Amino acid sequence: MDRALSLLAAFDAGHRSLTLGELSRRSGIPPSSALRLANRLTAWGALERGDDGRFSVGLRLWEVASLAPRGQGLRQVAMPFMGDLAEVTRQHVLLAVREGDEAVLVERLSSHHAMPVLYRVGGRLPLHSTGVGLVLLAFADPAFQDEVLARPLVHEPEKVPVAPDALRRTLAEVRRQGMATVRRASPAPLVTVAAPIFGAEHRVVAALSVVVPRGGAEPRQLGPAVRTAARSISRMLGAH
Amino acid sequence: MDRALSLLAAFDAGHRSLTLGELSRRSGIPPSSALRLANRLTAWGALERGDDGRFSVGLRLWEVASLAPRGQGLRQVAMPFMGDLAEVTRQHVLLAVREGDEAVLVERLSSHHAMPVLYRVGGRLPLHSTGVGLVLLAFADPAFQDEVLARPLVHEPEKVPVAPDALRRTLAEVRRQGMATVRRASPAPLVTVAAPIFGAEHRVVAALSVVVPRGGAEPRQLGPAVRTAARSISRMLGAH
DNA sequence: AGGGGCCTGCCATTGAACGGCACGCGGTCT
DNA sequence: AGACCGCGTGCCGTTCAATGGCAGGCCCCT
Repeated sequence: MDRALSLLAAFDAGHRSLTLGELSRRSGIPPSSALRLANRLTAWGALERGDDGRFSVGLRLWEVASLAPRGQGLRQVAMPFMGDLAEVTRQHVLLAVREGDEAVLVERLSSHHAMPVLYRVGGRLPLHSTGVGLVLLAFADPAFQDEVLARPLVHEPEKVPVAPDALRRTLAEVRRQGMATVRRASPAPLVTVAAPIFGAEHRVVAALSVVVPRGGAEPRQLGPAVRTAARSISRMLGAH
Repeated sequence: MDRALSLLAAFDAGHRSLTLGELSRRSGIPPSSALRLANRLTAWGALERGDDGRFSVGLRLWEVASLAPRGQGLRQVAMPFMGDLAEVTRQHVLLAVREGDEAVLVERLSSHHAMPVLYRVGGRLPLHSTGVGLVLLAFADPAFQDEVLARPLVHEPEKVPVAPDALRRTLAEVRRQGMATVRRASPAPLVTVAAPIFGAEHRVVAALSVVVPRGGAEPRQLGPAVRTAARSISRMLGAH
């Protein structure tokens, strides 16, 4: 059964459809077994098979996955507020949660004429070099923070090493301000403002951010807007 | 392994988190086996377990499901155009695909101050009494249409029987016009305009619609707007 | 105190998953 | 033309991991 899961894990952003052979090789399962498993997954709807014989992830799986509280569930309550932010900023609005030592992008609203796109919905972001990541890290369990800080880290697109002390100060600052502000030059000069979203028991369950081009209109107003939206979402989630 | 899938199938919109006992009963799997399977699914990330011991669908599963071409894949290319429509209409914009004899709602953009909500993203809609459903049915394989028409059908919220002949004429009209217009009084007086989205090989792969309150602003302009957006999306999908 | 769910770990049995193998097919290189 | 390679598929005897009954522990309600 783990083998069935490893078949699913064989798919990634760059490989959304696979032949049986690829499926077999990428999952490390002999072709005959891979076929048997894939057929059963297809019968259930977890996989689909195109006219060309290629396998891809099935809609049925997408349906049950849409019941994930931290995925669609979170998105559902956040969406209207994200929509408001998107309409005002006309750039990118991001919603992410922490999964292990990375952030997973749960939703991204991007205007038609927004900056070049950085991350994909359903994809992962580094915790230490993105706005939402810094927020999630800053408000995470201290033990987990130490664990991350102990690792060698590099800023993501540029591959510049991260100084642990500097990161630690950044995290403290994020906690103090209740938001993170990040300026980068990665694809284009941009500034990100991110704020935490609280669930029950005052735990941070997600992070919300806007990404706008540097030099764009409002530098200072962004903070309050994002924090307000984040608080509204928190309230909907039952934060005390 | 089918048993693992039936565990996943135990979740639905009304049961997004389940105790082990519920999981066991709803899937028909003895508790001890259900626990073992659920634990392995949890280890992989297909399920998550809250502090209260309840199981829910995991983010990891949501991640791989986001690779589904007919789910997130479709949504990804459609989103910007749906956003434009939403900004103009300020009501609901729906994107759905056909799965078996129902439609699955892949995305819904709803303004903050829109009408009461009808369907949930990830949920299912009847083919014969919704705008997107009629479009998907009208452009489906004729054999499949006959099969649906042979069944006893009722309009959905009202439980009024559907006359097969009338439906057949409606479908012909939808094909002729290249769009469906539906007026209903279900939750509130509303009008839906839906148009087909084509993929490669000129096959209809999805349907796009807007739902606005009856008596609202533009009755006639809606058609061209929806059809234009649908064509734009079709082009992005590689429709010849 | 008693009773009933609920969750969990153990363990001997058995039935289903496993993967090597061979076949048929289509495309490419020699 | 021929040979070859990769791919997808079905078969089948072996085996090992999944199975579920059982009992124990916990908590809540009566």
